[in-house]
Amino acid sequence: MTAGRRSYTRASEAERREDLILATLDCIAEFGIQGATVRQIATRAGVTGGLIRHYFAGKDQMLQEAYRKVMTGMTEIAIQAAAEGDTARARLQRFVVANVTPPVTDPRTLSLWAAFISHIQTDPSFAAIHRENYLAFLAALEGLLSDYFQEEGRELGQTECRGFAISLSALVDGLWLEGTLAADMFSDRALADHALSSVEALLRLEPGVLSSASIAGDRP
Amino acid sequence: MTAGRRSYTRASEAERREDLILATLDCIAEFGIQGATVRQIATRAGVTGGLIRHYFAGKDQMLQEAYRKVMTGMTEIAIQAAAEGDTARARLQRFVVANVTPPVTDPRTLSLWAAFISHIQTDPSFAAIHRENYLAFLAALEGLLSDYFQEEGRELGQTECRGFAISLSALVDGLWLEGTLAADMFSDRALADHALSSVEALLRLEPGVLSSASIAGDRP
DNA sequence: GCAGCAATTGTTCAAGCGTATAATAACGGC
DNA sequence: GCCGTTATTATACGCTTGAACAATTGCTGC
Repeated sequence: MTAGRRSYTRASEAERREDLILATLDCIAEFGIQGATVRQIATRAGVTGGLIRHYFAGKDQMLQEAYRKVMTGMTEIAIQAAAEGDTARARLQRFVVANVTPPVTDPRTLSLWAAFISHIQTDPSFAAIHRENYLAFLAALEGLLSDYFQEEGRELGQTECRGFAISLSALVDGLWLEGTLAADMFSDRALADHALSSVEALLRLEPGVLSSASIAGDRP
Repeated sequence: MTAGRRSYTRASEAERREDLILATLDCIAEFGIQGATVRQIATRAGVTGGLIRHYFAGKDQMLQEAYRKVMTGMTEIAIQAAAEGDTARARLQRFVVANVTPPVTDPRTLSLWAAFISHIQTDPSFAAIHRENYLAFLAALEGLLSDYFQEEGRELGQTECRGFAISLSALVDGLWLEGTLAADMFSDRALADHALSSVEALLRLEPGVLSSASIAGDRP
């Protein structure tokens, strides 16, 4: 006797792909990339394994799209946070803080990031996605820096600006990484303050220019 | 007919464990952590798969020991480079440079590092190894900083010293990461110079104190 | 030189992997 | 309200995995 085939509802292509990618990220975050198997992902998404091959060329392609989603997600949160600032100084400050504050500093996000990083050296597709995102991050930072220095009346060369962006990017990445890995060692606030005063130093600004609570409406 | 059993030589326990760990690292670096299977590792080490279970409780324990080896290796290279400096300033400078220069900035090392990082959130044993190493790195940096500031006649509080160590660690980690991932974007020399001038800024030193070629015998 | 022990091998096993394919349920057009 | 299309399920296949275990080899002490 056959148990019969279970009923299902059709979803739009966009929804289904989104669901599958989200399920992929859930599995990676929970079990590591080893545990992100076609069957686990399908179960999490509430479908059967075969469906994945209907929407993606294979498991690898799905992983790549998942990676892209994680990275653009992080960058966009910071860019959006920056956009809410009124002055160039506030925008730069908010950008830095957003990068070392939840929801960017999130163990789950870190798990996902790390899992994908380990593929970059092996798989050129992942390398391309990384590069793409790193350059976008640098470009965003360069824009913010350029605006800020202009606001302050200092004109900065493009080379100088990029140099600062690289340094700031490295610092922020490092603080994000260790701050998230060792969340018990740093409070959110302490990490943000630390980031801001370090950025001040890197840019050779006077202490307190970014880190004091002087930016209206920014710190409760 | 049976082909017979291949001949072998017995190795000391230390040698065999070392060989197996090195083979593990080879496999991870080459094929990613997915490719580091018991069989691959055994083949690489020139033994058969079953032997692994004779020296390690299982594959996971072997991976943990491999992780420990990679991390202590990196830290020790930097500490050793620092020790060769004559003054506290030279030691600090050498430490920073060593962390963003081969053999520390090595795609293979990065692969290994990333592969293990992605296990930290999943497996507490890996988290412990990470913590252990991060604290050791911070301690080394604090010692160098403390000595340097004393040499300069500036006395620094322990809190301040740790704060600087955290910032420098983040910066160096970030530069190491992106500099290795995007090796085509930065020359070794440019990365080291960038690191040094960033460290000067972070410590609010005068430009050139660390980065100029003034430290005898240090730069060819 | 041989006895005993430990290291190493070869083989097997169940589980789980990604992929392929045929059957079927759901939906849109008419 | 039926019909063609196709999204989805179910099942199967071929392979690889980590682990287990008995058989056998090499070494060491005597």
